Amino acid sequence: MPELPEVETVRRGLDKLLIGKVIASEQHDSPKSFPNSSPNVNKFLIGATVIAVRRRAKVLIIDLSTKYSLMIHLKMTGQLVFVKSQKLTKNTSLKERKSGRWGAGHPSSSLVNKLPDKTTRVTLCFFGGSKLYFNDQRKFGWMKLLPTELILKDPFMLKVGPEPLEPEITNKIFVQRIRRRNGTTVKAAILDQTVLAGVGNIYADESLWAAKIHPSERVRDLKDSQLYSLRKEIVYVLNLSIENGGSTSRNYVSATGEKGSYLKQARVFGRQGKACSRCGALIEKIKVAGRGTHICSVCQLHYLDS
DNA sequence: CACTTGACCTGTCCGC
DNA sequence: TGCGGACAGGTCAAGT
Repeated sequence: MPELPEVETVRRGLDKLLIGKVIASEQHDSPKSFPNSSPNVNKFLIGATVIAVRRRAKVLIIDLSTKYSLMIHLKMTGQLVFVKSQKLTKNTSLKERKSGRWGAGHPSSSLVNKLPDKTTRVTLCFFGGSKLYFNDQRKFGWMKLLPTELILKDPFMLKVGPEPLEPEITNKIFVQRIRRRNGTTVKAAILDQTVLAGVGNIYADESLWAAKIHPSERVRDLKDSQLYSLRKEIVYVLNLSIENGGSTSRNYVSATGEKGSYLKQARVFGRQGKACSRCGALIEKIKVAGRGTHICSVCQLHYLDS
C-alpha cells in the first residue's frame, strides 16, 4: 500500500507523537512480523527512549536512545497507529466513562478506539499508557530491531535509489538513472526502487498521465524532454499527495488513524470508466509491468499504436 | 545479464 | 445467497 507520501505522512505523525516516549513493553503475534525481536528486545528495546523518526524510501526508521533502531516496512497493508493513554482522569466525561472508551481524543467510531484488532501484529507500550500498534492484514510487512549504524547497510538500503524530492535529483540525474532500464517499460522503470525511491503504483499512473506518456512505452523510445516532464510530474504528484495526507484506497491510515484524501483528486488511478479531465475520453484499466494500470489512451498515445 | 513472473498472505468484490 | 476466481498500494526469488 503505502508509497512515499503515505510513509512520509506516518513519519510526520509519529515524529510529533513518539519523541521522548519510553518503551515499557512489546508484544507480537508471530516471528514473521518482528523477525529478530529476541534476544535484543529486553536489552535494547525495553526502557529505550525514542529520539528520532526518519524515512528512507518507503521504510520508516525509529531511532532509540540505545543506539538501536526499529526499521519498519508497511508493504501493502501495514499501518502504524498511535493511541494515547486511556487512563481515567477527572476530565473524563460521563459519556466516555459509560462507553468504556476515553482519553483517545478521537470519536468513538474512530479506528483508534477499536485497537488492537485481529490484524495487530506488534504492540509497543510506552510508560504513561500510550501504545503504538503495527497492524498488517496481509502480513507482508515487518519490523526489525537493529543497531542504528547498520540501518544503512541493510541490503535494500544499499541498493535503493535517491529520494525524488531531494533537490539534487536534477533532470540530468533522473534521466541517467532511468535509462539504466532502457529495455523495459517506463512504468516498470519508475516502479523500480533502485532507479528512484518511493514511487509505487498510484503515483506511477498519476505522473505518467500528467506527462502524457503511455506506461507501456519503452524507456529507450522516450526523448529526454519527455523524461524531464515525467520527473517534474512525479515531484508534483508526490508533494501534492503529502499535502493531502496520502492516498487511502483500502487500508492506509496515518499515525492518528486518519485516511488520506489524495484520491479525491486523482486523475486516473481508480477512475476507470470515468471521463479524462483533460480530453473527456474514458479512463481505461489495463495491465502493465504486472500491475493494474490506469490510462487515458487518447492523452497517453502509445507510439506502437500510432 | 536484463527483464518478467510468481510467491508471499488475507480479504473483498464481481460474475455465474 | 453461495462459490470460485481475480485482484489489491511492495518486494524478492526464481524463471526465461
